[in-house]
Amino acid sequence: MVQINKSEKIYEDLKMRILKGEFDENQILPIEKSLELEYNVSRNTIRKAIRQLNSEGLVYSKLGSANVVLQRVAVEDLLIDSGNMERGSKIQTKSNETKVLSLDLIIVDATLAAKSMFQIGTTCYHVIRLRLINGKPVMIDDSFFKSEVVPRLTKKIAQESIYRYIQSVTNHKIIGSRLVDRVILATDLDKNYLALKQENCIGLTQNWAYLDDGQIFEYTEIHFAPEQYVRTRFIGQKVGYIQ
Amino acid sequence: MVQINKSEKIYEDLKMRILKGEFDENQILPIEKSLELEYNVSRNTIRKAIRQLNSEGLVYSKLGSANVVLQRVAVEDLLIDSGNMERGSKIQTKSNETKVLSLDLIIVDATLAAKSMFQIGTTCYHVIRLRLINGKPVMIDDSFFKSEVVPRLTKKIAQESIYRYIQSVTNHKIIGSRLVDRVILATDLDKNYLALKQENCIGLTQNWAYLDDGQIFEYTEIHFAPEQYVRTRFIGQKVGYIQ
DNA sequence: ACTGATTTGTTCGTATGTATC
DNA sequence: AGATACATACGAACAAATCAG
Repeated sequence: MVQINKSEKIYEDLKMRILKGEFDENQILPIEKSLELEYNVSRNTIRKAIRQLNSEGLVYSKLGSANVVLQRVAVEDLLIDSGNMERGSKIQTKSNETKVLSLDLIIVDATLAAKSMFQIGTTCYHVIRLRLINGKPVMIDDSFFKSEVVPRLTKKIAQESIYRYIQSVTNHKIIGSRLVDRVILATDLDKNYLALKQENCIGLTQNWAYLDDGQIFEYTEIHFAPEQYVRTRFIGQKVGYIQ
Repeated sequence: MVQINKSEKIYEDLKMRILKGEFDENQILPIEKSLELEYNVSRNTIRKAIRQLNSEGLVYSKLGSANVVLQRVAVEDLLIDSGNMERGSKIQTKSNETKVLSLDLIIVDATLAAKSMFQIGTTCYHVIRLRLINGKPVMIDDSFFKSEVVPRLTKKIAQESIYRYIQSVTNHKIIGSRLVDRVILATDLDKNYLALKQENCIGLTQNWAYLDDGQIFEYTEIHFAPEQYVRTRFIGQKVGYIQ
C-alpha cells in the first residue's frame, strides 16, 4: 500500500462514496464543516480533496450553497479516463504485448526538428512499435528518443519498457506529456498492421514527453485504429463564458 | 475589465512572463519566497498560482529544488487549448456563423435515453446545426436539449446562442461539460456538409452539458471534419507510474 | 559521503469576503 | 435581514527532497 497524504486519502474516499451512490438522494456532499469533523482534519484539507473532485467533473462547488454531486454518464466507467492517466489506465490490467517493428539510430534533420522540438544534429533512436492488447493490434508507436537519455537502446529494451530503462539509467524522472490529438488518413503501415475495416482514417496522438529538468526527451506519434481511440475529459465553464 | 483575485492575477502574470521567455535562461521560476516579496502576498497565494501553471503543463514543481519551466512546443500556440476552454477558445475571435438544419420536439426513447442519460419519456428538442468559421463548414452539432430547460426553443434562438437563452430563462448556470472523443465513419450528413476530401471518417465529440444543480440538460454529438479536429492537453505522470 | 542550509509539500488555525438560503 | 456555506487569503509549523560545501 502506497503511503499517501490526508487530502489524497479523503479524495479517494469521497470519490468511492460518490461512485457507490451514497449521495444520490440529495446529490450534494455533506457540508465542509461536517466533513472536517468526520475526517478529523482542517477545512483546507477537505477543500483540497474537493478541488480534485471538481477538476475531474465529479463535483461542482456552488458558492453559498453546496458541493453538488454531478449526474454520472453511463459510458464513463468503460473508458480509459485520460484526465486521470496519472493513476494508471484500465488498459494496464489487460494482457498486452509489444512488437518492435524497427529501431534505428538517426540524426535529427530540419523536418524532424520542427515536429519533435529536438535540435537539428541531435542523435536519437527512431523506434516503431506495434502494441497489442489481448492479441489484437490496437496502436502503432512511431517514436524518437534522444540517445543521450536512452544510451544503447536495444530491441529487447524497447519490447519491455523504455520508460523503466530510462528511469534506471538516468537521475531524471519522467514527469509528464503534452498531447495533441488529430484525425488523419491512414498510412500504409497503419493499413498493414491495424486491421482497419472500411475506415481510411486513424486517430493520431502526438506525444512530447518531459524529464524533470523541463526538457523534451521523446516525441511519439501514436496511431490508433478508430474504435480504439477514445478520450474522456471534463471541462468546467468559466463564469461569464458563453458558447 | 473583469475583477479577478490575487492568485489568478499572479497566475496570469507568470504565464505571460513564461511565454515571453523571461525565464528561458535558467528554465526555472524565482523561488517562492522571492515571488512572495515581489507580488507582496502570502506563500499560499503564490503556490495556488503555480499549481495552475502545473496543471497546464507550463511548470513542473520539483520538490526540494525549483519550479521548473517546461520546454514549449511550437504547435501549441496555433491550437485551441482544450485544457483551457474556460478562458474562451481562440476560435471565438474568428467570424462564425450557425445554420440551423432542423429543429424538432421529440420524446426520448430507449436508444436515446441510453446515450443521452435523459429519462425515457422526457420531451426534448432535437436540433441539428451546421457551424461555419470564416464561411467554411467545420462542424455539425447534433443536439438534444431538455425542453424543460429551453422552453419554446426556436430556429432563431438556435441560430444565435442557445446557452445565452438558457441563462436568461433559468435560474441555473451552465457549469461544464463531460466530453468523449472518438473517430467514426462519416455519415451522409457529414459528407453533404463537411467538405470532406478523401477521408471517410470524422472526429466525433460527445458532449454532456451540466447545470449547477448537477443535472445533464444537453447531449450533443459534434461532428468535425478531420483537419478541424485538434485537441491539446497535458498529463502529469504519477510518481511510480511506469508505462 | 556527510551535514546543514535551502526549497518545495502538506497541514493547521484563523479572519474576512461573497453568494445563497 | 440574518444565518449558512463556499471562496480567498494570511501566517505558521513541520516534513521531505535536494543542493552546496
